Amino acid sequence: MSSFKGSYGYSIDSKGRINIPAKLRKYVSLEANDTFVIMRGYERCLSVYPLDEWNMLEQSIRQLSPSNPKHRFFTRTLLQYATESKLDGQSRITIPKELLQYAGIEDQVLILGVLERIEVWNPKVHEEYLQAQAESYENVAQAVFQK
Amino acid sequence: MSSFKGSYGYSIDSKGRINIPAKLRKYVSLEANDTFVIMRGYERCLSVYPLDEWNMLEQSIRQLSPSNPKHRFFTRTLLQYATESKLDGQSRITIPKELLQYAGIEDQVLILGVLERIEVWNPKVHEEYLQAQAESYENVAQAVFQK
DNA sequence: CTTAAAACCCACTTTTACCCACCAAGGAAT
DNA sequence: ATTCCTTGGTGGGTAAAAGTGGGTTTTAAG
Repeated sequence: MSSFKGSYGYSIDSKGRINIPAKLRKYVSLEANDTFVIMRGYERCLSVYPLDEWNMLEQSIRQLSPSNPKHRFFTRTLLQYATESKLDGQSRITIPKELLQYAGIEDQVLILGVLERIEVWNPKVHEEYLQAQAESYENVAQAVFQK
Repeated sequence: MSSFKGSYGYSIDSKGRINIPAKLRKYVSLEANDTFVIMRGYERCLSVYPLDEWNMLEQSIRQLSPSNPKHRFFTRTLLQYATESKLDGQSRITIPKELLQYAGIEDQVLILGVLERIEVWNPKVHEEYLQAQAESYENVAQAVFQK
């Protein structure tokens, strides 16, 4: 099980390739076979799953009923923008243009480790996201994480 | 087991041939023998199954009771427009005119990978489909995919 | 026998993946 | 502290693969 953490400022080149930070790569299990699945995330970022983590997600999707219109809509929409990408010799993955467009990514990216997935943001979008939060981190923490 | 994903904008030529995207082809098992079964899908698109996946579907259909009128209707209608097609040298399948007409496909297609099947849409019809959804993707996701 | 449609083959263009090379940063040894 | 060496990040060229279009032969149908 992956355990990604940390944030990393990286660049993306003209071919749409981004490096996976070495510190995150360390946590990718061998079963992932250097392969990642990239998809739309919530809030205009991209979610990147190592293949083994993705497979668990896929299992849940397969449970859904094909004859249920809502389930169909969900499945199609989720899968529509999901792409597989394998690390190249330089430990980079290539991200399709549509996904870059969705996340508004141009030449710089912010990479976040979020336990089982990696998120890729346009740094500006991420900052706006933080500022758009009505409640403070401390308040939300109290509500969400009661112990 | 197939695991199709992603969306692809392709063209269809005057002979009714469409290319199967390489990224989807990778997931077609050898047992399928380069053969696909094309049929009417839900919501005015076409469903394309590799032969091995189709066989599993066929098994389920065989379970239905021939003495039940509803089952008969379902089985007949499903099979009526199902066609087999084998890849040509350029990894394309030929789609019968009736099916193209059903899906309203002219010269451009949107190909979706949906795990065990491949869907072929007229891009415009697909867009209308998305816009016709009453609920947003995020809401449906939350409802369907609770964790 | 004629004609149309399907299967097959060939050729061109674009995109992708693979390879190589460079630069910067960090750590180790002198 | 200085130098060397390794690891990590970035950029670009090239060969191979993928996508597209069209012509020709074969088969089947009228």
